[in-house]
Amino acid sequence: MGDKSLQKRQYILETAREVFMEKGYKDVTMKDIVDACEISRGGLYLYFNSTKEIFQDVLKMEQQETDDVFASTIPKNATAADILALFLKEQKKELLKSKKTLTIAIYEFYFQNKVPKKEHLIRQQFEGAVKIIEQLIADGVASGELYCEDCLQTARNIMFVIEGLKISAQTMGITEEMVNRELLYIMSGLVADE
Amino acid sequence: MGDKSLQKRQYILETAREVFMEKGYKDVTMKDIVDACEISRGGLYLYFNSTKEIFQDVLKMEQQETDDVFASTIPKNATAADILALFLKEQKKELLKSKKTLTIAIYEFYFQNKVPKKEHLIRQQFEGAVKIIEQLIADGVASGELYCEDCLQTARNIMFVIEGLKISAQTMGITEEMVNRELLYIMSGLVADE
Amino acid sequence: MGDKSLQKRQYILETAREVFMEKGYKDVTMKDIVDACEISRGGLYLYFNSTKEIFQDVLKMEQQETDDVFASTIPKNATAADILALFLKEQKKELLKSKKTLTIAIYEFYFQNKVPKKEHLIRQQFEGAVKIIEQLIADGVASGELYCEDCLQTARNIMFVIEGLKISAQTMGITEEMVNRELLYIMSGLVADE
Amino acid sequence: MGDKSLQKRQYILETAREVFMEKGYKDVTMKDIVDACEISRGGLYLYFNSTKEIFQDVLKMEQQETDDVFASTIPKNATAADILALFLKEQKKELLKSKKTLTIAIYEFYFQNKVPKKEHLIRQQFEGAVKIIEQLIADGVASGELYCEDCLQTARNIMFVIEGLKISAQTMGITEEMVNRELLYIMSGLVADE
DNA sequence: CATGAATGAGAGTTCATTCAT
DNA sequence: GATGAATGAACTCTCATTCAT
Repeated sequence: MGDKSLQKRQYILETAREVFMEKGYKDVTMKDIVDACEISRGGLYLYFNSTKEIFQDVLKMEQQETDDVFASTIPKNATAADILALFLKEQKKELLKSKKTLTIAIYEFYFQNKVPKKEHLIRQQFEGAVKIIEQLIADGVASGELYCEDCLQTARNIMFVIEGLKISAQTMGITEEMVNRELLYIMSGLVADE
Repeated sequence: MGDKSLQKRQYILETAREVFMEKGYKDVTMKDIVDACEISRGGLYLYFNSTKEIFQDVLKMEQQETDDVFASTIPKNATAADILALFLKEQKKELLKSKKTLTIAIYEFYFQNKVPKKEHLIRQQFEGAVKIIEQLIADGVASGELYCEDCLQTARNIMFVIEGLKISAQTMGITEEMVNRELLYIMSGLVADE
Repeated sequence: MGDKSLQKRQYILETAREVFMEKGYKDVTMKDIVDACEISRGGLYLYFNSTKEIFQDVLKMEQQETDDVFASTIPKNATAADILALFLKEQKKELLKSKKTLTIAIYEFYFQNKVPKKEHLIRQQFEGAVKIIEQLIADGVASGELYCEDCLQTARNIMFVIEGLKISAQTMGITEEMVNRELLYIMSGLVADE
Repeated sequence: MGDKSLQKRQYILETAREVFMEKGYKDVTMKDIVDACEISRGGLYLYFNSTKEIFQDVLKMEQQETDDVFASTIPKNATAADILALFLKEQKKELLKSKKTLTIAIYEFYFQNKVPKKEHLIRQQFEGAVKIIEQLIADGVASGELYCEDCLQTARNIMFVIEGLKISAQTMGITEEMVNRELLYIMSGLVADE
């Protein structure tokens, strides 16, 4: 597959991504993607054999971008507590844009496909986030900004709350106020009180 | 609809429930239910017009039962902390039986169908649980068993953690140990320390 | 499947038979049969799941009819040699109608599907024919009409010649004269020459 | 078409031959041949426009080789009966290797394509074989080795038996014993008895 | 009420064939 | 000559939904 092909492959993935954001995972058909890409039926099959394959590649693409984006938004000289707050703010932003998101597609995908740990992007993302938070809290504690007895467990707890907010946003719906309250509650438990 | 009809309706709902536990919501076809019920295609349409309709009725049925079950397991003379622990234990049991559960079906249903608040069973269930927990904590605080500054917010937080665990169980998978850790963390924050 | 269904099933088989005679086995698609039967796509699938299934049932149907037909054409008081001649004449008739025949379809089917002996209709038909011929020759020898040293082997040989003629008819083409010559050659080897 | 082209053409034919032996004629697609040859789709079309064209050229190639091979295996000083036996033995070998053979492909091809006599390789091959056998028998009769009343008709008969065995091998399957019996039966009718 | 045959839309998939490079 | 991306037709198969009985 030459250079041009790679470009087209990329184009398909980006277009498909929009489709998955629109319709979730399970409802997306090869035809949906063909139509969105404005290519021929057979043309799509040159690059991918199923929506599953496409979605997995969309996820990979997605992950790389996400990593990059977050890293680039961290200002220099930020304290641990700053970064943590930044992280939570980022999560909040994600939580509230319920439409332009792959969240539902991702959930639907993993409902259907039980993936081994090593290839489990969502799990890896979750665990990665836990580690980062743990480290941030530890740094904050070291610098006296934060107070915490069990950094790892607290990090885990934060992530589960975020997961809970995320799924709730897609099922019952949540308001910005609700998110604020939760994040505040989390932070308030961490800030060294006097 | 006569007596017999009601019985058959009930039979269909119970059988369909099994199907939804098996296959989630989106993958279930009218044919699946017809086959499971061993009735005729047309027969099913006499009672329900779509899987959506069936699922909604399954949910209603489900909710009534759940309420009854929980109420019946509370022992007399139980303290607030006892009941709270019991509640969490019940949640844990639910979390860990990943297969015989409507969880995935429910999520898939609400991904697809944005339901107004009033009819939103999941939301109602969530909010009901928050209220119960809030009351329990309040009782616990009153009796000196527990310590808590903002009972309502704490109750909300607990429920979001549980939601986070629930969705994680269905996507990345969780172990009993993980659940234990989280629940312990929650309780430890509540128990009046010294 | 009720009475009516059986009738329709039969109708489909008879129509499909025509299609197989027209196009052989491999080229026939479910759509061809759907079109020939003037039923809906899905309608056909109510009765059969593949052309293979249909063809096998056509063959079964065919065989029953063939057996009946031959039996009914044997006149009373016929001598063994008469019946043998009749049999060969019957074969000749089959050989020469190259179009209105399932021959090609049958060959194509068995090229593709290696069937176990017990279900192998063609083999059974072949072996059945060998036995009948053997018996006829034996009777003929007993009555002094025919002469033959090894009835079984002669019967086999006759059947292989007929098979040879049959396939030749469908590949290179044969004339009536060629068939006559072969059958005459066979019979001349059998008639007791004073 | 230059020298190189001829070589490539030859390469394609030889590779395609393997494919036809593997899959018969009808099931072979241009893609199959492209894949087997490891050339580009367009590349194949530079040399051939259809599987039909390819197969016809494979057949031509095949025939030349076959002729050469048989001629080269005849020992000097062989008697007519010897050569005849050798010929039959050769046929037997062909009959029994059911897989590495173009037999099915050839049959399928001629089922589909009614070719005029002059270009009909199979017919020519059949008739050529008849002539050779006729001559051999005539020679054998002349030298007293064999006995036969109508050499031509006997030769034809032999060839039809072989055709019968050939098609039977591909449909119902035959054992070596069956072939031996038939060939023995043929020869025994020829050997001058007493 | 209940049945199940029938329809037709639509998804998946594969290839022959073309054509710009 | 050679490549391989692209197209679109054709097939298989599955269901939601209807309707005569």
